[in-house]
Amino acid sequence: MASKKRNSSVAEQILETLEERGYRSTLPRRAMAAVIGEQVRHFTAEGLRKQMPPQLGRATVYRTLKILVEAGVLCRVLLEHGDLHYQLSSRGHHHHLLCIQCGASEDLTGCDIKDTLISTSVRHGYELTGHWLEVYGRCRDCASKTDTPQSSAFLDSC
Amino acid sequence: MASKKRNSSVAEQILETLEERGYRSTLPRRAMAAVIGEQVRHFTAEGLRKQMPPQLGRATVYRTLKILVEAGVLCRVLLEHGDLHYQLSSRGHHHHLLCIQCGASEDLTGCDIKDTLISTSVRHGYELTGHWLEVYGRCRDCASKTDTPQSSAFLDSC
DNA sequence: GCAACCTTCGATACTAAGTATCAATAACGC
DNA sequence: GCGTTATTGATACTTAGTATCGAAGGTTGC
Repeated sequence: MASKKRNSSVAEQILETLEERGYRSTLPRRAMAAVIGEQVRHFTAEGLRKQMPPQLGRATVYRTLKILVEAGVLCRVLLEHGDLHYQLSSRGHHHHLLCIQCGASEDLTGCDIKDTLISTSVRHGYELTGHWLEVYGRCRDCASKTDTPQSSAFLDSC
Repeated sequence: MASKKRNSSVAEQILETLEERGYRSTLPRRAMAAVIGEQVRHFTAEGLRKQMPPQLGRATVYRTLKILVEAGVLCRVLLEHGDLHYQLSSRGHHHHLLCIQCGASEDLTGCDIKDTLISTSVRHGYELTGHWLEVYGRCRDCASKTDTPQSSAFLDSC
């Protein structure tokens, strides 16, 4: 989450961000902020809805998620097989390092591949405007729990 | 597409690949191979279906697309705002350079970011297993057609 | 060339993600 | 506390994709 707003919970930070942007603090939004604040992994829209009071409408969940993505509170992460999930976001441009086993994720806030991408684009005659990068792996915990795979396995991914 | 099979159309190459994998050559598959061979841009499942004879069932379109992705004939590309499309694929690991204006795309078959990703993963205690990268920009044609944007605009994306 | 087998098809129904519409309601600003 | 306006929840619709299942069609063996 943000760098300021140190002394408040994630839920409070979400609501503050919405208010800063001129959105009203409503009961459904407070409920969603609370539930989103509790998420430890990336989640889907439907998964979130199942954790919400049943009278909270489906449209409200999707609407609020959309607002939160636009506000930079949430971002969408692409899982290996093409599913898009949501998760709390580092603001600004960043990438994700996702554990394919437990679903843990870490934000990669430094973008090391910029120079490579610029030169690649130029080589193809393109003017670079953006990119999307997701990195998959096994986190330390998961890697140590399973039999060590052949150490060169990751080379296949390139 | 593949490196061999030089003297045949894309549609024929698709059917050959399916046969190599033990899939039968049926009328619906031949129809789909023909239409896919004509695509010049990435496409959606529904977009493809609208180009097929109406009696061809929806399930058949999705089933066949799935088979073709698994066979490496097609790959899925992630557009900037999270839509997943299909397109004819370079076999093996590759990335895409997509024009956000006209939808043109080029395959990036050399993966220049491997070393960077390995060291990033190691730094986070992860064992790298894969990654997904899409690069967006404006192709030469589109860039020359529109007013030249401030030359440093692309820097914002990193 | 035909029968039998097994794959594939098309219809249907269902889940999930997401958008659009609209009348009812609840925030907020004064 | 009241009016304005944003927001809600219901509903319906679109797109994407999977599951099921009886019917149809391709392939193989004789």
